[in-house]
Amino acid sequence: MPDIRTRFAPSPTGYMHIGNLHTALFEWLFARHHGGQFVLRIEDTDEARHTPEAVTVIYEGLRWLGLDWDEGPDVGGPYAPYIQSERVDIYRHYLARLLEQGLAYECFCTPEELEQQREALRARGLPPRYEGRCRRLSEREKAALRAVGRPACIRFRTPETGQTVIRDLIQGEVVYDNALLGDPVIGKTSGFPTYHFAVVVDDFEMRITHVIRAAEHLGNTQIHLLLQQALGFPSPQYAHLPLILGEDRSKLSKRHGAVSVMDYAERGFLPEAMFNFLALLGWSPGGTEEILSREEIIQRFTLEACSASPSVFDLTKAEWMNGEYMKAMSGEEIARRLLPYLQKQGLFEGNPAPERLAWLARVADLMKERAPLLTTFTTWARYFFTDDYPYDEKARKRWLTKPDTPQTLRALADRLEALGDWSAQSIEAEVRGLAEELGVSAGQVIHPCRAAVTGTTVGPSLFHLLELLAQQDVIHRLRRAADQFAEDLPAD
RNA sequence: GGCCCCAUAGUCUAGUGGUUAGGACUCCGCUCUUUCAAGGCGGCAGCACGGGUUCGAGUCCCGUUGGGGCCA
Repeated sequence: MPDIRTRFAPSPTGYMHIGNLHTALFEWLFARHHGGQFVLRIEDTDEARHTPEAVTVIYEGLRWLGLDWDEGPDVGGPYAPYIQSERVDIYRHYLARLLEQGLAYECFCTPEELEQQREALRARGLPPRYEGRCRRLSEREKAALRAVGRPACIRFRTPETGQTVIRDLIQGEVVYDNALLGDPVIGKTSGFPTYHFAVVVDDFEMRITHVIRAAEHLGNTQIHLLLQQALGFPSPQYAHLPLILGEDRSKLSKRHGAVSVMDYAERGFLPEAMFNFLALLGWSPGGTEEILSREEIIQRFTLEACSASPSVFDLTKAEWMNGEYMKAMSGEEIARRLLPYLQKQGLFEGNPAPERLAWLARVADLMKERAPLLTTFTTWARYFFTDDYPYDEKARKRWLTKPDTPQTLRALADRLEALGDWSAQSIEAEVRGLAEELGVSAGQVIHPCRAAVTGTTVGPSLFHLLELLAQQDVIHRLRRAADQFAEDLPAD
């Protein structure tokens, strides 16, 4: 296929939905697989609410996932401008042409009249579509309406008979009856085009070869195909992607909670994991491997392997996959990604020295096996960065409130204080030495120690964990816990 | 309400007329270890239903049901 061109055409609503990003990913993958171009176009004809910030949010989401565009508002391109509100003259030109040819007409019906018409249809049990009252107004009637200052919108004169066949690359052949279609508005009274018109004109003007979009637009394609015929445009190929659903199986939307792309970034997802996860939603590489690199995905991606059925966004599995990427990543790399999260929580200084970064990489290496998200480091592994961490329920119950725990912790603090070589090996020797001295199993020292120093009963190897903490901090934590829980014990 | 789409375990999926229906997440069990929220091993669980077509149907056709989307 020569010169494949796809586009991502979001509305600047001020936030970017994970479902939109999924669509963008597939459009991008198809273009990259074929060595074609991926175009970014901002569709802001609906409202006058296009703000620079809203467009920035879109850039941010695409960049986070690593989807680069070849043409767009910021980078320009041969078919600029790429913001619809700046293309109004182009739409007016085509609108005038349809009007001239009688393929579109002015409609003077007021919103109230339209509502009445719809009501009347509904009352008769018919679908509420525009009946075509203004279809055949004479020049005199039109002049009279204009004279009284009635604003007119422009409607597309759709065929009253026949069928429109969509040959969709994913959904197959879908047939719509033209008789069931009302005449859609294509030009608003404000002079702006509607979504349907702008899309058709832009996809033609920008030489889009493959319109890949979410399945919610499948029904709209009938209008688009008909408009292309009326305008004499060739039709692009269509591929309607299955929708992404929430846990309740309805279209993923704001009310499902965190759905904006940056919410996931904030939650500590790695973009490469999200890329992989999203790619596997509605597309399958065929084999049984699921962890695939970006290059492999690009190379193996085809529309034929896309499913037609919608899929539920499973956050649990996304977290698992993210964990897999964490495990495979170097401590240095994780440390680099981690920094902003830690700094935001006030757990790490700005502009850290190289040795601090190296220390963070060691922490990352120790923790990454059991960290599904980057934010795991600011929650579960908080104790690496501050003395201010909570003792969880299990830690209190199983170890800290045991009668002999304060003594054990103090004894351990004393031994560790005297330790000259602060290494995992020496620490282990001291811990085991104390257990022997007390005549208990090593676990009887290890567990209370972990509970006191980390506040939890779980985590990485205790000795390696302690090694990464400062000697005086560990001693302080041991004594602090000993004091606190000695007081809590009933005196006898 | 009308039109359209979809249907393999709770979830993501493989499967293109003949398979003990495969993999992954989740969950459960066992195991290793100083702990598990980590590792290893194992397990539960699925072709929505009813008719056809066919020697044979998860796979093709029709209907039903269920879910979803669009239209206003």
